[in-house]
Amino acid sequence: MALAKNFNPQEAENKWYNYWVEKGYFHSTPNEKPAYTIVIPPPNVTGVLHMGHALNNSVQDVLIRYAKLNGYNTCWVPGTDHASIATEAKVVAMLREKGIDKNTLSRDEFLSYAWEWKEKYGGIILQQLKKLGCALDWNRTAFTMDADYYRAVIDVFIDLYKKGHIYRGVKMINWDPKAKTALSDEEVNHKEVNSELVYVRYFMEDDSAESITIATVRPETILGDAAVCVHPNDERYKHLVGRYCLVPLINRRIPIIADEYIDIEFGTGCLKVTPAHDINDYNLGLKHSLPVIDTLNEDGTMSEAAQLYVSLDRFEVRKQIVQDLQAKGHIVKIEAYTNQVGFSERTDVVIEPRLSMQWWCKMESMAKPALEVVMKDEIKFYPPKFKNTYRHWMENIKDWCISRQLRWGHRIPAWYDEQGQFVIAATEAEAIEIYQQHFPDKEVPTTLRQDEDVLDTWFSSWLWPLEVFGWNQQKEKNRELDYYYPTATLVTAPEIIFFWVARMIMAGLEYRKQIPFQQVYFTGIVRDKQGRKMSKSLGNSPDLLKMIDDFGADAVRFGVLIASPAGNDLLFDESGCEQGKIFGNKIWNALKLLQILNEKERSTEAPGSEAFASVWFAQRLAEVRAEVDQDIREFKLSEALKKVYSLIWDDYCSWYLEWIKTAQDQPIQANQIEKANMYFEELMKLLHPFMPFITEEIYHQIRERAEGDDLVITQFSKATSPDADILSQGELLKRIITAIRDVRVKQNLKPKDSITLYLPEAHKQNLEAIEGILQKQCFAEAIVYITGSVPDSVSFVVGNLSCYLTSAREIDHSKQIEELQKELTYLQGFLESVNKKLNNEKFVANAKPEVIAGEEKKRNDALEKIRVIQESLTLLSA
RNA sequence: GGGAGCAUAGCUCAGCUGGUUCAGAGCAUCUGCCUUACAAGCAGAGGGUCCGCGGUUCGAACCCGUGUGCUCCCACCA
Repeated sequence: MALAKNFNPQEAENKWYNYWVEKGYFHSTPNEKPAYTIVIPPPNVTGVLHMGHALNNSVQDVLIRYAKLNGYNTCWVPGTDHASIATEAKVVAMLREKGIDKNTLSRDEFLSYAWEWKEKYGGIILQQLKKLGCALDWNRTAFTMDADYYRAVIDVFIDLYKKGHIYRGVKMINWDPKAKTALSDEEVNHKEVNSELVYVRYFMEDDSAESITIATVRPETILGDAAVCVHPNDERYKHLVGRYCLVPLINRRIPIIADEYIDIEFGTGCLKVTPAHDINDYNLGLKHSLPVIDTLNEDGTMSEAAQLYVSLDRFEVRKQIVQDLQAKGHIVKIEAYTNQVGFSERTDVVIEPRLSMQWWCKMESMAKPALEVVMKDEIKFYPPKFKNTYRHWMENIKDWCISRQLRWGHRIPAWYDEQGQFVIAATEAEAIEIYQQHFPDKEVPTTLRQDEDVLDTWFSSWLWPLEVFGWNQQKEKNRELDYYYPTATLVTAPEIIFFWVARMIMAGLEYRKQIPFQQVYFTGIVRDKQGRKMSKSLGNSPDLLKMIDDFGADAVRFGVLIASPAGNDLLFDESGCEQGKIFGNKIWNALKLLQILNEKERSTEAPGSEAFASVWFAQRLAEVRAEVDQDIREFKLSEALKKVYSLIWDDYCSWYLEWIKTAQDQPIQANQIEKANMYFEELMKLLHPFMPFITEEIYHQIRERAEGDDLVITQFSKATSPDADILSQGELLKRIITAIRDVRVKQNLKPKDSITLYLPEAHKQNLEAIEGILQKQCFAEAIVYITGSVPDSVSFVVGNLSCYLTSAREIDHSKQIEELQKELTYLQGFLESVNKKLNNEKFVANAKPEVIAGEEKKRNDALEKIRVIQESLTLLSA
């Protein structure tokens, strides 16, 4: 059957993926083999495949498939994260389009819309991962709000509450006025913004001729001021401390206090203190017992407490209050100023520090052991530099704000009575029971009101490696957990080291007394050609599905992986995919050639000296396999891929196949062609983790396969260690061929102009093995071993071999002389430097013996080469 | 403000415990080839004060110091 001119990725990819799944090749159950487990970092259920996913999941797929080739029982668990804020935002937007206001819906109504939405659109990303070829065990697909998972989260909350880790408290939190929810510190991004620093004069209460001037970038918060603060040592203001001034526009009376927190140098050295809207001010307020005047509503508009501008948006007020202050003569000056402002990671609106009652989780006691396992390398971080980052965070860890004012998520299992007394329980019935025990004097309520808030998404994700194996349902003798946990490798982005990685470690140690994974590989950040981070907001993230359509999934994987050095950022460029596609085509063409060779008549005669090709290639294969193994262990996937690429393109196609190829009408030696097939098969195994589809296709094209003989589940043949002598003979062969081709180009000899090749007699033993191939590849009429030099020839040096060739065509002596002269100059310089070293007493005294021996060998080789070149030059100029 | 990292060919990067057969690879460039697997190819070639400066050493791309430029993380200075 004639093969198609080119490989058709689309067709093959769909075919093979469905086939693999049908055969259940990705499904794992515990058995006697060692396990190699990865749990996917669950993408948001609302997510769409982007470059970050492509990188992250390609890497995981390589690891999984490679482990499978090495005989592991591999298990890669897929799933999605309910992503409360992101998903809720999408559902709210969807409702708005339908003309429905979230606030008019009951909780249950809203949730039913959300679930409906999730069922319809959620998990698109999982389908996209199939396109990419990911060998995920779909039978295990998990979701962080599955019933069992939900229960696990609630149980953990209850457990931590009982242990005293969880408490309720009023604190300054990051408030997202758009999502109307609290955010943890990690969900706030600080950006530099151009603002105005407004200098505002506050008049003294007792003497309107006196005033004090403060500087602020948030003039709208003036209405919530509780004090003005100066440094106790600031001579300028000493006389004002203890007196009162008036808040502009509303003339509320506030004290002037002193505190060492103040930076005398900054602004005017006076700080307006607004405890409700700034964390530092809040702390100052606590210290000085100042009232908290909350002038903001939860949507970012001004509250009644502000007295003015009520229900106007904060930014609108900022503009307007400056005008009003100006009109009343309160503005001293306005300066341009750049400062850091917090933005919501999810909604990208400016965060307001806001005081509110939230649920908190104490971190310190859990952080300690979690820090230790990383510092002791029980969990290994790649690259290790992230250990530092991790340590810094863990040593300065703060309590975790775990409540969110959302509906989509795990509802906090706190139950309140009319007076706001609460108990913690999974269900209302249990809550009532506990309530009775806690408050024996109180009347038994018939109903309790459950907390309206849900838990931070990460409060569920941190259980991921445990709960995907049914931890909460069966804590003891859980066969799955015992077998798959701890997982082997976590592949994730460095930006969620605190959100997720650290917390999974804590949860694993807290609930299983075991680390959740043995190693963590942090991939780089994907950037575009200009080095900008790929992001939705910049719109510089390419459309992956379109790329898969254009290039094929194998090519996209190639493009992503070839550009991802271990631990560095990845500068993504479509040209990598182009290269991958071309590579696929190259492999396809190699297959076509193999097919032609396979259809040839087979000779059973003993192979000639071209048999060296097979012997040599076996060594190269062994060599590269070892290197690739090492690279993959160290997550140097781009290096590994480059090596396989070169092994296939250069060693197999450009050298090996050319060496074993016979002329069109000539038969091929039976063993040789069988070996060529076998090597190709081995190459497909080696490449399979990177490019699974084309390799499977080729595997089946090489020969008819029995049922179930598929590349995806095959294993590597036994590794052998390469023979260094044969490898160096192969190198020599390549170098001589290249040198002769070079001579041909420089001497204007056509590739097929016949030549006679002269090689040094002294190396005959070494050269004889490669002589047959050499002759064929160089179109040499004859190979002659000589001891001296050859008149009227072109000489060239390969390593320490002096070679000559003659041709019926005329040799351009001037060019040859020029070449030799250049070589000679270099060698003389080289020799000089070697001699300098060897004549240096200190070098001889200090250097290792093998280094000295090496230098001596260099000297002798150089001397020999110089002798040969000079001899040739004499001959030529004669 | 604190911490981490990077700087090697036009571009993206390798260069392990310091030793000129280590200054490398892939793209890109140039030259010659429609050689019957592949022009998405084949063959060959050119290209680098290894960021500047100083030091350690017999010897530095590699170690130390310093300067410059870039990146990332953390951090509440109005």
